[in-house]
Amino acid sequence: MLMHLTPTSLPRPHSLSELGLAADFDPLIGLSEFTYRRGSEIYGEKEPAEYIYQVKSGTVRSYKLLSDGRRQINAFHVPGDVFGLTYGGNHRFTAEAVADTTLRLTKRESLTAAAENDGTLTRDLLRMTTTNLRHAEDHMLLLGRKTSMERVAAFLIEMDRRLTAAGILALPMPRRDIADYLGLTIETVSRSLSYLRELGVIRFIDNNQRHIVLVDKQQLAVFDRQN
Amino acid sequence: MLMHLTPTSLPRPHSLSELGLAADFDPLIGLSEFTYRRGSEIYGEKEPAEYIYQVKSGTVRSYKLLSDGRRQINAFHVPGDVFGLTYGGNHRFTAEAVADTTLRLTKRESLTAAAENDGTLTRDLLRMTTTNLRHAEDHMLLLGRKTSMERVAAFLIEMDRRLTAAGILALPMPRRDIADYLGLTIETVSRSLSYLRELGVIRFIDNNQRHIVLVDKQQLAVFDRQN
DNA sequence: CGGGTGCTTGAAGACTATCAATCGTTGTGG
DNA sequence: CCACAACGATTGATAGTCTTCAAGCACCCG
Repeated sequence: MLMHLTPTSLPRPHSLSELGLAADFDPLIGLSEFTYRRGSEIYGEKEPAEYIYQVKSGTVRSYKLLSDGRRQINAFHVPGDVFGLTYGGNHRFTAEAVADTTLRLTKRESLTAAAENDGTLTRDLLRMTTTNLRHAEDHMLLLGRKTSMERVAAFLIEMDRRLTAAGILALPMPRRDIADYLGLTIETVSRSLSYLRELGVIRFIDNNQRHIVLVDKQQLAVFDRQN
Repeated sequence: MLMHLTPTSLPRPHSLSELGLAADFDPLIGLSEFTYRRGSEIYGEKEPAEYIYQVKSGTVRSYKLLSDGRRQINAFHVPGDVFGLTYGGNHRFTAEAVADTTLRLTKRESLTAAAENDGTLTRDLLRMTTTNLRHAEDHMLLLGRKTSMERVAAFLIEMDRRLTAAGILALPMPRRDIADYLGLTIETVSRSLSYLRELGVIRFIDNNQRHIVLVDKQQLAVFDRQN
């Protein structure tokens, strides 16, 4: 069986062709790179979608805002991930660079136009959209029914799966982003992490406790026995 | 611009062809109807996906369970809606009839096989998947960041949009389903509805207060000013 | 070296959940 | 036909989880 290469769970970095976009299609796409500073906006919600993106390095957050500032981050995009796909013409989220980030850009129009005549490409889009849908479905369960401990454990497991090297997990995003991804506050996230540390399930490696975490996956999974 | 016909927001009933499945494709599909009793299972999570479905009459709930019984309903399917699509081979949810429900079934295999040679069909699948994704994205914001009042108001607005006739909203699902859709308990749902009634925003029409609600959309929207 | 930023920790509060009782409707059986 | 059990919804009282408010700490950078 073919391995599923997906926008949200790739070892990285990958080329577009490895993502399922036909290699011989590359020439049709105007590929260019662009670097975004930490905190800068890549696109805004409701803006016309001009490009689709692949993360070359760095991390991106994608979110929706309520009028009073409440924020829900629906996804983090790490190297290898493709994001910015929308079937309609407008973006449904705001995307920002969590850290300094380099992206590969592709004109959306050239892609959708090409998809008109290329069933394989359309199927690739379908597969990537399906992958996003799966992630959203799992995240609904987390947001609707899991406790704060389960959410944080699930987050660590997800991030470990997606961006760990050698058992060491370097979280690129601040607590606020984690909180807004999990539907919690930064204090609750912090307390959950502290508790996991007290239990010896995780460890902070560096003096600056912010970014580096060591995980004991076995025990961690106990806190979020996946359904 | 073409109106978007979507699995989750159709006036009903619709034929498959009206849903974007090419009319001339119908002959390829083994169309058959089946009726499910209230409460019976249509398919289970992780089961191989053999069919896709369109609701002819009735209502379907689609959900995930945690091992201890916590449930997250991700969607209700009402007449006209297509559901059961999965890009992979297995279902990712359990689907049950909320009320007595009649469905049109289509062999999934005949559909995906046909999609191999039919770009239009693949694009239709892409569009339907995208519609599901949009709904999931909006629901993540609701589950992650909205208050109980906002959730209930949003639910009433959604249901009003999708299945109201003449300003009267006949909710086909019990409180427990509403609660599990909104990430709340039945008591909180009930209290929120009572509060909206005290405020004169909604009304219960029949003596049996369970199913019929009258909505003042204007005021209701105030309780869930969409972002 | 001092201010800024992000994280942690503590205390108090609020919103929602839990536990429990009651009500109204439905359906069944004597 | 009526009584009563069963079920879903509502309402009340209490509890608990997570949030809010606040203070303190560590690191970074100018």
